[in-house]
Amino acid sequence: MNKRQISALETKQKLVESAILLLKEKGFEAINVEDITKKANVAKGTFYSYFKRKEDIVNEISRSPFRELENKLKSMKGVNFIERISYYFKQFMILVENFNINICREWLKDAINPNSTPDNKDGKKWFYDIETLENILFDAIKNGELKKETPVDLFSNLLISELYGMMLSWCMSDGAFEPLEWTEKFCKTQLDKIFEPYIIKGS
Amino acid sequence: MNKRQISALETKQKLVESAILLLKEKGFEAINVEDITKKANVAKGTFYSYFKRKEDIVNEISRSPFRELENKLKSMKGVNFIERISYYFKQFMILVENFNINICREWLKDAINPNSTPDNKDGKKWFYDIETLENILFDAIKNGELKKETPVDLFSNLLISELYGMMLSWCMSDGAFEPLEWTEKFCKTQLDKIFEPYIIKGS
Amino acid sequence: MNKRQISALETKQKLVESAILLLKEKGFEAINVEDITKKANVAKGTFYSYFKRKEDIVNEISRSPFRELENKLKSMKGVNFIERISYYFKQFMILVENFNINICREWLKDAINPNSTPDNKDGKKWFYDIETLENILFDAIKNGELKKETPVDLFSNLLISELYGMMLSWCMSDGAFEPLEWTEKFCKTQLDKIFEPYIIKGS
Amino acid sequence: MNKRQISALETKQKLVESAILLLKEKGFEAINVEDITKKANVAKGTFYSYFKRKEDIVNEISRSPFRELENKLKSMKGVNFIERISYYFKQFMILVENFNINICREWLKDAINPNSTPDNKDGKKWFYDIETLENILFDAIKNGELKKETPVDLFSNLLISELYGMMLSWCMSDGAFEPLEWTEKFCKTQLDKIFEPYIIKGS
DNA sequence: GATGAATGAGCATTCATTCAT
DNA sequence: AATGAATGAATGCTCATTCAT
Repeated sequence: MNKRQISALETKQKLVESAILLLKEKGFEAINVEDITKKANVAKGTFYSYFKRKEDIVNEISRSPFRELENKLKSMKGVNFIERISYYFKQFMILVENFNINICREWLKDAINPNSTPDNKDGKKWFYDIETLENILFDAIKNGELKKETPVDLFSNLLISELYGMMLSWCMSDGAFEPLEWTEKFCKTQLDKIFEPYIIKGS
Repeated sequence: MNKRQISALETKQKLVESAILLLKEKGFEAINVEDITKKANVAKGTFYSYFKRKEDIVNEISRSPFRELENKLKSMKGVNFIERISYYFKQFMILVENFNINICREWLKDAINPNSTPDNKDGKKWFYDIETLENILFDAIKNGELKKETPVDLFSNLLISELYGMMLSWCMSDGAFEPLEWTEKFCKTQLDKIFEPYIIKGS
Repeated sequence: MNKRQISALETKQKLVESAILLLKEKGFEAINVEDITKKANVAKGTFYSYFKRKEDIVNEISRSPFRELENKLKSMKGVNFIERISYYFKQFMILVENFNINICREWLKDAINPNSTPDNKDGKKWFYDIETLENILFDAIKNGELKKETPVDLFSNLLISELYGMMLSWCMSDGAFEPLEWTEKFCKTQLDKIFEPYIIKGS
Repeated sequence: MNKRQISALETKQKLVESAILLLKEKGFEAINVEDITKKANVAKGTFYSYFKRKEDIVNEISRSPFRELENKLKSMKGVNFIERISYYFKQFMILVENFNINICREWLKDAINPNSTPDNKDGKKWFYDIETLENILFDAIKNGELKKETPVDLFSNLLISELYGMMLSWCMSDGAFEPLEWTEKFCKTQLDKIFEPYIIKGS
């Protein structure tokens, strides 16, 4: 990477960081592109060198930390699937808590909205969240932990609904509890019960 | 009520009905005040004789049908609280399904948002939903069905989270399942388990 | 018409007049909606109470004086068609000269552009110009001045091309000659020759 | 020419060719500098090594093929001027048709516009077109084909108006006829009549 | 000569809300 | 109560052009 590419990366980083700060403070609707660029000390147009649309920066912000998590999960292929899901859920909630409630609200709004325009398909964070879970379950089937007839699709949706439901409660209560705690409790007490009929014993 | 008052009520009703139709079809963001007044065959300004802000009409729409439900529940004071809750949940979901998914999305967005403007305190539909549940539980304590130490607040929140979580799943799946069915199942299989430790046997 | 309607009409008139002044001075591309509203002493949004799009005001400006001309022509149904066309051409060019060269440039640009979007069909001034000529020719056929087999369509297009060609020359020369003069000469010396084969003698 | 100069020429050529393709497809307004450079596989900035402004490339495109035609005409000094003009008109229209209607529209728009920016004096394609015709007529006077008092200026303008009028009709009809055909007909039937009073018989 | 990151002016349009009638 | 004309803030996005490397 030459100097210019580094400097470009830095500019993008500045934009992302400014956007995170503003997003945490005010939420997506309440800020405009100029707010972001001003905070990043670049010109308005520069924003559009890095993001095609205003909303794209939220995707960037929302996705990249979770991509790391996805990678980490991939490296855990040998691990028992209940543990992997528990790990995912906990890490997910740690990220949620770190990101702060306003960004969480954006994710929820995005999830609530009807499926976006065709050229914006990769907007939905939760599509990727479901994918991550599906992968864990498929691995579990391959590894002989779960029966082949396990309804992967159904379970992925169910668990994601659980996650997002928890986020919804969090936002509704305006951050009154620790979602991480609830999540840990849920994982410990519910996860195995949910999968029970499909678990291959003695594996 | 004199003629003028009746005619005013009719105008308001026309506005509400027009708004429901449009809301079902397009959602709140996609319609404007003029759309509503045009459909209701009144002038734009007339809207502001009945609603202080555009969003107030959504509150009106969201609240009035549930008020009936609240009244009905009040008349069921003698009934077993599990049945009352079940009844509430089912009727709630019937209303949700009738209102259609777009209005449901508005309720969720409203629930997600941080407490609205100071002069709009009565906006949040779900505040009232919680209240309704709290009342049922308090009655149950009075009636000797539930122990005095029952954490009413916690349970109300929990159950409302369940309801709203179901609505969220419904919207995320873009209406792929019947929330009413799920609700009935939930009531039948879960409700008594949840309250079990606080139920006074033999009551 | 009540007071409010009159005042509304006045506002529209102010907008039109301001637009004409600016158009004459700078041309359409060089002015923006705010220029127009400022000159008319109204708010920017007021423009959109009267015109759906910025370009619509040009249509209004371009069409209304020609509508008068069309009406006048309708009242000349008994008159010999060569005279009617001559009259039309001359009046047309008088309007062109009065309007000034910059507005003329807009008409030409509009004519050059490929057929506009479907919801903008009535934009093209020259569609109406052709129609006017067609009507004159159809009348001439009805009146027995022209043979039934006269290719109305072809002639209308031809004559309009002549008119617009003249306007083009005028703009290219930056107003170096009097289009009205040329037009009169053209009408006197060419018109009858063009129609000669289709004229019913002795009519 | 050294390697560098050759490579530079090639780059320019790539830019011109890309621009022609895009212009044909979409027209000047609908494309931007980046479209051109991307198609030419060079960086955006490179464009400005060869053209001072975006519009300059249209001049380049418009002028160079006609320069060849001018040269060819110069080599025809001995030929009868009616034939030379006919030849010019036909070749002109062949180029017009080849270039396609969108580029033709640009020429017209350019011709319509008032004299461009001061530092863009050489922009107007039609200035050169008139010059070409003037040269033919001056040659004809020198050759004793036309009288000395022939109003060269007037005729040049007249004929160019004819050419551009034809182009205008073509664009207005959205390419509904063959301008070349019309031109040939015009040359055959009209040219000699137009010059008749100034032709020196027996030449 | 080539690059491509950065610039920042420029603008149409929407729409909730007000208020004089 | 009803009207509807007027308001004006608010904003995403494009793109020709520059210039440091």
